[in-house]
Amino acid sequence: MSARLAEVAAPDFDLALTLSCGQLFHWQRQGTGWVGAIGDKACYAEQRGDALFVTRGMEEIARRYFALDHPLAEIYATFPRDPAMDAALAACRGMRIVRQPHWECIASFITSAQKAVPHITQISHTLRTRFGKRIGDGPLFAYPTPDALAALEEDDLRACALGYRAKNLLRAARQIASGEVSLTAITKLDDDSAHRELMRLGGVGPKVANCALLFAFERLAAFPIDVWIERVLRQIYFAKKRRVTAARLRDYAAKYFGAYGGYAQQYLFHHARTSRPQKS
DNA sequence: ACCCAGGGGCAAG
DNA sequence: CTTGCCCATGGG
Repeated sequence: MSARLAEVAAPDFDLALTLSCGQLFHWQRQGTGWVGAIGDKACYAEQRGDALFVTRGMEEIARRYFALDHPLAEIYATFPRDPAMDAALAACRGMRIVRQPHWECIASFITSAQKAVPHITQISHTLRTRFGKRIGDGPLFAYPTPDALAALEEDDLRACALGYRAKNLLRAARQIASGEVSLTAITKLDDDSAHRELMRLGGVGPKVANCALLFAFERLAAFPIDVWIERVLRQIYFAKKRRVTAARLRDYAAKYFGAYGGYAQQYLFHHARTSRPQKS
């Protein structure tokens, strides 16, 4: 096995945490490591201390995908110092915001609406195996392209347990396949314009647009607010206020967490979900 | 601005 | 086994 692996320096990195914190839905444990598709390439990855061992030939691709160039120490230094943030950092040190392929990320989060991680994982797997391109002769499939999905009918997607999300995913795929929305153009827009443009896609509202900005478009200030992070914000930062509007939460988060707000959000999010028994 | 439908997995009964 | 719960988006 080792002969087929190459070493990549990976200080300040926690592979398992990065793969399991709710930003990716298709990596699977295999032996002492993980297997998954990075775009249309298969990758095995295994962490041993400060080193990451990946499928030979995938070193550069993995380094970029796992964002091993993000300056974690510098990012942590921008985090606000308060008990909630300190606890989240202590629990999630080494978690990185990865660089996902644009469409794969957008589509995954369209299908994630009102869903728990296991089901999102199931949907991703079904869509890949039915409509994605098989990678080599192995068990992995790339995420289906906008063109592949655009050619389907809504019932084909409903058959993958998407429910009402089928219509949204189909619409988004067709908007991109037709050129009505250009993901390449979005990469060149400022954060607010990119957010607005993403929201033109079916099934993409403020939260999903922010997930895409953060996990795929390298906008590390993007701060997705879902019910979990909203609970954290309300309970910890707005404990005394009874009624707080969504706009107020959003503006507060943008100011309070700053340029790397997306990192802060993901740490608070994962910590909230894993440290409490359930709910709150 | 508020209200609620909606699909399927899963926890609770 | 059956019922109730979960929740982002979009349309009323």
